Amino acid sequence: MSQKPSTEAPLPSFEELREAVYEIVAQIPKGKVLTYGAIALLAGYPNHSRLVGRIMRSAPDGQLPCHRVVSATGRLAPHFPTQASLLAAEGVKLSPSDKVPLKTYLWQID
DNA sequence: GGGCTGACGTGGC
DNA sequence: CGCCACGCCAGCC
Repeated sequence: MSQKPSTEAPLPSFEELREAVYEIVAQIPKGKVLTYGAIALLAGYPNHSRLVGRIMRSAPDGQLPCHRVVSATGRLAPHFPTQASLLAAEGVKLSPSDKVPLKTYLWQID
């Protein structure tokens, strides 16, 4: 009782989100990319793209293809100069403005 | 405990 | 197409 019947969604803890993000990012096919917002949504955290970004910043690079994660505008992550190289190695060509053409490389789940 | 920061997203100009 | 303002939330000083 006393449980207010509000529309609050039972969002998992930040730790749960971290694991969910790792799972999702690890499933991104080579040559494709995903946006922070999309990952947050798939993880069950709508509109929490920033949290995903914070997690990626602390994410273990080398085991996780974090270079396949870009912003909704196709912008690459700051302080991550090797991201462009890693993407290029997978066949992802950037726009003249250093942005990823999501129209072509965004991972669309079949 | 309070305020600023930041691997974001969207809308407006 | 680019820049700015607002909303969002956890982490850091």
